[in-house]
Amino acid sequence: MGSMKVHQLARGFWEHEPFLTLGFKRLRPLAPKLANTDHGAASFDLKSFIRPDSGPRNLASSDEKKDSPQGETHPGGTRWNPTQEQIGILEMLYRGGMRTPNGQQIEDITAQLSRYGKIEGKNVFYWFQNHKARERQKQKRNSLGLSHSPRTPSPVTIISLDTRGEVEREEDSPYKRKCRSWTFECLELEDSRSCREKGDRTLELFPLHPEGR
Amino acid sequence: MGSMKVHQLARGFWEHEPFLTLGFKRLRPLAPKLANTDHGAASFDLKSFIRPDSGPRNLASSDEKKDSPQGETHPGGTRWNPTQEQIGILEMLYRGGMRTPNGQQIEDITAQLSRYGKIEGKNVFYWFQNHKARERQKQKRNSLGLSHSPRTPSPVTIISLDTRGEVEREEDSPYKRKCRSWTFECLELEDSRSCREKGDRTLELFPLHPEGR
DNA sequence: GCAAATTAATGATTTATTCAAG
DNA sequence: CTTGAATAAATCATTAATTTGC
Repeated sequence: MGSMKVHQLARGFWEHEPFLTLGFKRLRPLAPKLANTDHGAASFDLKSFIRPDSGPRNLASSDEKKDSPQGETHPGGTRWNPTQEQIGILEMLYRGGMRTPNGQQIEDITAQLSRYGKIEGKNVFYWFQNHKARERQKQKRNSLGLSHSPRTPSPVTIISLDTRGEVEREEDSPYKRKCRSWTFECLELEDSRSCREKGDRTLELFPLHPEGR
Repeated sequence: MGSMKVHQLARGFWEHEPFLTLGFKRLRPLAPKLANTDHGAASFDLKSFIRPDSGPRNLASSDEKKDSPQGETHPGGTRWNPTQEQIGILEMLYRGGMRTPNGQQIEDITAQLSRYGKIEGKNVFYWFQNHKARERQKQKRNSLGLSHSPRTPSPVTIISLDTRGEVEREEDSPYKRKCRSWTFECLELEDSRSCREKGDRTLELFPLHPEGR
């Protein structure tokens, strides 16, 4: 095939458009780790991917940040907080054997779960990923110090479902090679989160009323 | 606040709709492993997703699909085959320092690269993932047995770009904890991919060009 | 009894591994 | 073999539980 990685690249690419116009700020002379202040690493000039609206993580002005946060619809800033109904359905599906739903399935599930609260496809995806991983991890942990009658954690007992009392090994066939196909949508981003990692954080003093859901 | 993980779960979930109508074929009375022929494990009604069997490296060119449309624009069955222009741009961005573009960036890049050939957001995403990982891997390999006249992979020398002669450590600050936010779109799915060696395929026949957007 | 401080869970990302197409 | 695609493992980050000090 004469692949030859020549990469001849006619220099005509950039004639088309400004494209992303990186700033090429050049990395600091020598920043081995300096993990802190990492926002410097992203010092591009990528046109306008950062909306003018997304201020530098400190929308202190006119804290219109929604006044009825919890309860129902996490107003676009927080992470998904599943309701019992959602959890219940997801767990049932999991117990039913679903381990890595494909795109269509995620879509359907999301559509249904959205009836009980705000949710996105990625939440469903992540949930299955995490749940599976953690079940496995838990199982492994049990296998190590197993002197413990398999308690059959039985997350919920939603429906009789007749689980036959025997825990269904779940048997996660490793690497099933699915063919999911999804696209990235990239909603908002930047900000709304705060990397509190180092002392850099912006003085976490938000009361955060944990009104029980 | 007596929460206590009760998982009360009102049982009114299913009154709403048929939902996914899982078959709930009920697990076999006792199917501990049966790793093989596991399509029993997935006895859902949810559109079969994958067949058992893991025909290992058989690669016996069984001429898969009749009309191999691998000509140029993978009509929707093959994997992305980047063009030189696309690779060039991506590599430049990479060299520029971009390591994990966020949603918006992926969107922009995809939009631009689509001028040179069919491409989706996930391709861009994967490219960066793979490229980063493999660069790192390559680097590590070199550091270990560096008596192996390095091929100087030097992917390309696209543009002078003035790299200051000094290789920019790349500085892959581990775990940068960005805040990407993307959603799954789940375009087409269900096969349309090869998944060869499977006869059961439901013979989906909706072309459904993914591109869109 | 509350509210801050601490811990436990778990949602969201990134990295490492693996499979498979060309 | 190279590399796109996909999954699993590791880890970060945030929210809910819980504990603790008034």
